[in-house]
Amino acid sequence: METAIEWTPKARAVLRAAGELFYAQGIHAVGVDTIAERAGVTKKTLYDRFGSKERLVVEYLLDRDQRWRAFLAGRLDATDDDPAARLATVFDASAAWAVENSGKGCAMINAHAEISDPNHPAYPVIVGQKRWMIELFAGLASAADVPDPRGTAGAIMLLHEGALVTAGMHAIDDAWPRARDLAVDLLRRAA
Amino acid sequence: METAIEWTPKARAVLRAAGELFYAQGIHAVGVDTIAERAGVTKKTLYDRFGSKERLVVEYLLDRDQRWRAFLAGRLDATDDDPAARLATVFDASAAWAVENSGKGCAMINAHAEISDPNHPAYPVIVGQKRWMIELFAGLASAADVPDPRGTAGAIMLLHEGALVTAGMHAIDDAWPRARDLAVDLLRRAA
DNA sequence: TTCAAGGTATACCGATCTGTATATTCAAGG
DNA sequence: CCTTGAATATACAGATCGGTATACCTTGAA
Repeated sequence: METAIEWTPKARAVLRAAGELFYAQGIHAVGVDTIAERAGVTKKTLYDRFGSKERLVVEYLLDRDQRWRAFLAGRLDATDDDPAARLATVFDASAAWAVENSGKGCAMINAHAEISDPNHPAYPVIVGQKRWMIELFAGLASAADVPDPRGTAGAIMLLHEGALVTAGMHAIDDAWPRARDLAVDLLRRAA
Repeated sequence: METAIEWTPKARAVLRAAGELFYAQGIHAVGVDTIAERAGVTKKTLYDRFGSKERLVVEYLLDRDQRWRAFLAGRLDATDDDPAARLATVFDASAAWAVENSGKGCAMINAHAEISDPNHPAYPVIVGQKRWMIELFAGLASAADVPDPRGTAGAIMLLHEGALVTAGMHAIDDAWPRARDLAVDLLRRAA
């Protein structure tokens, strides 16, 4: 976290525009001029708020990560304490989140495909979300009294990421419900 | 297949250079000048052989798809007829293919992240490989006398793509062996 | 021997890229 | 009232983008 960003209304408009464009077309494919134009803002304002495109990319991923976690938290709050039910809720939330974003797949995975340098400041954000998801699954596995929670979490993660990418590419039409049922089944059997 | 490409030695050098660069850094991040330079070729030669960068991208993906299928076929030829054993071979082949490509994940998935237009000529190549993989799994499921081969193939595909992406991001360290065991288990239990 | 083909070298085109400079407007706060 | 800051408009810089043009060289086959 180098220097904090002044979150003026225009800064928010820039982030929103950048988010839509980056997600829909890819990071390298979108120029700052296009972002500024869509946000109804001058390029100078964009650079006054974010300093560089790279920083804007990081903020885009941070924002998306945070919004996803809030979205998921809302769904989990409305679910009872049964670990299997909560696990099903996670997969259903991912499915709902995917359609809400017109199904271009996972923003983190897509960004990872475009960023080659592991020292890029966006890297920790990307792998951070994936690690956080594994921890979430591990917590559910622990609550279900599974012998090897981290191992079970890894298996569930495979199904989750698999659904993410196959649904994003429309390779499997019922990817999400299928992945959910398999994950719940896997959790039950591991207990 | 618009017009055929003259596969001169230099054309092959261009394709090899483009493949390495596209895979390592992403398609939009690599310019034609860089490709020509690495291939030891003038830009004119590149355009004489491929006509456009877009065409070069398509050829890159086609080549990768074909090399992967040949690689897998070689491994499957050395495996007996037991469907479970062949399924394990597929996952082991994917794991070996992944490390051989220094683990930047799946070229098709990565390309899909950068190509927004569904009318892009690379699209059929990308989804074609995924569809082909599902068909492969469905064939194995049929050979194992599974009641719902296509459903089982979808489930296996989830594990396969999940391993592809998590291993490519180094989110799960033993992704491939774990995915293989789960897939084999799934096939056995479905029979 | 001529001629076509694959290649090199080099220069250029217009567009777009990230990022900066300058000068101006407008609203809120001490 | 006057200053500060967030914004505007516009122009520009230097690099790189995909792609083309021109002239020349070399090699193998008719």
